[in-house]
Amino acid sequence: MADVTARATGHPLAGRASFLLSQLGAYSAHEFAKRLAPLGMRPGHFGLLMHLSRGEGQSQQRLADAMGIHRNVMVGLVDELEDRGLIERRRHPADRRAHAIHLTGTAHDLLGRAQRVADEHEAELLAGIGEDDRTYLIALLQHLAEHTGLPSGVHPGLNDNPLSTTSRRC
Amino acid sequence: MADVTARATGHPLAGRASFLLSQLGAYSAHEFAKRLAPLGMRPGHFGLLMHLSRGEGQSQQRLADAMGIHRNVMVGLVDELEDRGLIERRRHPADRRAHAIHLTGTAHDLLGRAQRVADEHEAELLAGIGEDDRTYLIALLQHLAEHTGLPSGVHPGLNDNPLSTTSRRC
DNA sequence: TATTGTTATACTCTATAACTATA
DNA sequence: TATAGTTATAGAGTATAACAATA
Repeated sequence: MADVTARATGHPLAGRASFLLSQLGAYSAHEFAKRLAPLGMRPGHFGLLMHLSRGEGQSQQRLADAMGIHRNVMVGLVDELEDRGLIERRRHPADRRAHAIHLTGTAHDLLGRAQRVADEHEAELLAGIGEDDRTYLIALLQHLAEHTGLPSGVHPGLNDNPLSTTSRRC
Repeated sequence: MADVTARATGHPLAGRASFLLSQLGAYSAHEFAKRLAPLGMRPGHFGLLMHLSRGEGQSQQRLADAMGIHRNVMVGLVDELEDRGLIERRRHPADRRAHAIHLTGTAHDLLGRAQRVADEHEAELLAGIGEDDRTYLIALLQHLAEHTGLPSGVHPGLNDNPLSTTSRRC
């Protein structure tokens, strides 16, 4: 990566950072969902397990806030992970309305595998540029995210469900 | 933007390019859709008008291929823009099955306004970093997009419809 | 009165199939 | 036989409202 001179690519859209970010972001999300699918997980599951690994015993409402989703959606996420025996709903010690969500041993194993998948995805996405450029790119993106006011670790929308029965035509 | 040293931000996800791209990409797409809404347009409309401005008279199938969407979806897009008097379906000179899509005068005006909206969006998104970093970021993103095999100017998914009746709660 | 978890409902978007008229 | 445009249908995702239990 040294050619920073403005090249006249065909499409006018392809020269805008806003479009490129949106395009690459959609690709990244979709690709990650595909890689996660063999583990029986969707990005939301991964996000929830990651959040839990940084602090178990949180209420569903707190987790929903941390992930930027509605508590109604969190119910489904927790249901699915609980059905698979990856998390447990326990009594909240301080609030009898709330549940305290905890990880099981199985979840720690699966999270490890999922993180390796995420590492592979990251590596494949950045395969085209060198080490220095990767570091600089990440710094730039972090800077943009902070300046735009995007909460750290919160991902809007984009489920891109590759697990469903019908949309398995990719 | 000079601090490229790895900083230990709170979230482990926030240090991955794949996550940051996806997060910023979703934000960019959503924000652009919001800015386009007052003009009565969705990103798909803008994309179609942009493609047409680079070559009128194309068939719907060709336009669909160029935009990376299915021809069934293109029908709806063309319907909506035709109802608003922005494009016309004419007889295709070479193929009586196909339509030749043309822009109207009104479309040129509106496209100008939409492009100004896109410029504002681009500027706001990049407001946090300097001129040199912007150029370098765009070059990096273009390089990633090319290396990943993403077709230039094609945007998957992400409609994020802010025009619909119900989802006007943002 | 406000909040947590839950369920139900409606709506949007997308994918697929099928049909017609042409090629 | 294959393709362009069209229409209809089914599925997934999401937003909203409403409810019971508890704060």
